[in-house]
Amino acid sequence: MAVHIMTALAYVKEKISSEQLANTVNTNPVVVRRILGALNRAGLVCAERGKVGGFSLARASKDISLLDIYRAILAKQKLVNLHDNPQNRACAVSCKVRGVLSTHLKQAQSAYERELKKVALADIEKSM
Amino acid sequence: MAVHIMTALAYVKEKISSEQLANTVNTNPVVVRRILGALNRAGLVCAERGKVGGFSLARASKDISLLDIYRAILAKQKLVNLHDNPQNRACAVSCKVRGVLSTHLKQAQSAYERELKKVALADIEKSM
DNA sequence: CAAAATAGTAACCAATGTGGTTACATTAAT
DNA sequence: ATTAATGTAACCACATTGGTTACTATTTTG
Repeated sequence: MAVHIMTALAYVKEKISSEQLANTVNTNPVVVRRILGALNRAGLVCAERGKVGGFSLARASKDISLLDIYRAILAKQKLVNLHDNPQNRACAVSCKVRGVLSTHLKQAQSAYERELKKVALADIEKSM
Repeated sequence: MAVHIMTALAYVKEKISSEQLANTVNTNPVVVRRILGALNRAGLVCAERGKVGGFSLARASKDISLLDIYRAILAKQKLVNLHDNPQNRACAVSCKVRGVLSTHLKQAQSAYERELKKVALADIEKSM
């Protein structure tokens, strides 16, 4: 939904309300504003309050990547997580698996993020 | 948890019960058996019933990758999903974003899976 | 053949996360 | 002062997940 919203902002190049954005996503304005809140905190959009308020991109769509949007929304979530059951101190596997697996998952996560970084919002906008 | 279990199976090279596996993961045997069920259906482990039953790897740990385990457990889930709200036919963005974004997400997903494929269970086992 | 120990699975619960909704406070233009 | 917008809290419905209990099916062993 965040990418959908950002694409809409890039596509219509003017200020637009959460009401109108909700219309393209087919959901509730509050849901849209929640997402826009995260995008705003990440510095990707500008929000203006009051009558004739609305949202717009904070910078050119060629300078915004899918990774920027991904991070704004899923800031501290990982794609795949380790289980968090307590260790069994008597078991070498139990004590060490998490650490080892963690490094491999980070590798994969980085590869995923590198791909997202390659795609600019402008690329998506062009396909509309 | 699945990787933890598979590592344990690789580490002790003999048949082992869900009770013992639950002990290293620090959870319930039923939870372990649920995961082992998926791993079994994916052909990664062998299960034996009855007294002296238990589980063992179906093939050498060097021939099992993290991707195999990932697919066994998260078979049809994607790392990141498209929203599934209905389209707004009157809006070009609403109609086209999903398709465009989908191809980029598949690229990233593939990159993630390529990294998982590089890691063999044997690599993890060696670090124990 | 009976007992014991194991896998397989259904059913339920608690906790969590997500999206939708209502309601209201805050802000700014008119 | 009115109007129209953002910002957010509160609540609900729903799905997912891991844990738990309880049971059946299977296999070995005394």
